[in-house]
Amino acid sequence: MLTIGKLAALGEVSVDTLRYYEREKLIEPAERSGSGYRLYDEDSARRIHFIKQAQLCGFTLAEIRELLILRSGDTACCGDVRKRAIEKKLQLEHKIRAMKSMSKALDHLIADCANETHPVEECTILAALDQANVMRQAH
Amino acid sequence: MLTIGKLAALGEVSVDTLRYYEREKLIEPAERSGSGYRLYDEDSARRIHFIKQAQLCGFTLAEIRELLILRSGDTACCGDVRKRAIEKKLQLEHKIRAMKSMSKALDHLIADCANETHPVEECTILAALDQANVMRQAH
DNA sequence: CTTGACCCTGGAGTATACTTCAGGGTCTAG
DNA sequence: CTAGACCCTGAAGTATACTCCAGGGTCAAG
Repeated sequence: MLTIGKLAALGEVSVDTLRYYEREKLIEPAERSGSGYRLYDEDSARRIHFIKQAQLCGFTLAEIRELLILRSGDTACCGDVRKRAIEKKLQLEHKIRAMKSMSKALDHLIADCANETHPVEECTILAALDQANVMRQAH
Repeated sequence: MLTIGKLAALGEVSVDTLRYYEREKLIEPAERSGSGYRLYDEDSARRIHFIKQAQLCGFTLAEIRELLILRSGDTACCGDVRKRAIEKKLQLEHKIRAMKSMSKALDHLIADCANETHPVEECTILAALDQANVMRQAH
């Protein structure tokens, strides 16, 4: 059995994070010691690893909570998980497209502004933000 | 002179947003009516347009506040603005790379999971999140 | 038996960009 | 002159994922 500090070290998260995850119903200690200390087993360590991996895939904690419920339930099938993964991928791609068009808009602004020593009144970047529709080719 | 409602309609933002921007020192009414109503001129409309364009480029309100100060100050030169634009582009590209690797990680998970009707115990997505390091090829 | 590391709880703070609310004045058309 | 649309302020709520704090108990080493 691991105390919260040991588990935190093992999972490379802070003890505050673990207590936060508990409030958020993502993990739970296997039991409590006589003095009220949280005691975890290795399953908790796996759970934390799972959470971190899912975060790296862009899932929010709320979504991860659902995945964890699916994982421990027996009514769900793999298709449910797959559906969530595909949906998340679509979300990610949407965000990536939006950010790419932001990046492209900045490219144009930066390229148009050749002379760095112009006073701000002549700054083409500011002028463009002022007058134009930066996202003309994006949305 | 425009009341806050007119300006909001013109700028396609809510009146609450305008009052929020005022608290955040992004806009200010040109004057107040006798009864305390905010009264704006067309410069305010241009300012709101500027804010929206900059947001579309990925700038935060705090950064936009700085751009607005640069714009109205006379000590800054175009290079200052350009520097911020380039920095923002780098930030965007960093985020895009991170999200692309998330997306790629999800691709692998989704591809590995062919059979949708497997029970969750056999779900390769969950197994992968559990055991593997999803970002092995990313970071 | 004391000291320092560790644990507990409940609550507040952080950043971002707003939205919503309560309670109350103002303006304009009919 | 009244109804309805509009305006005001200050404060609190929303979502996300934590972090930090105060005040206090527990545990192991020396």
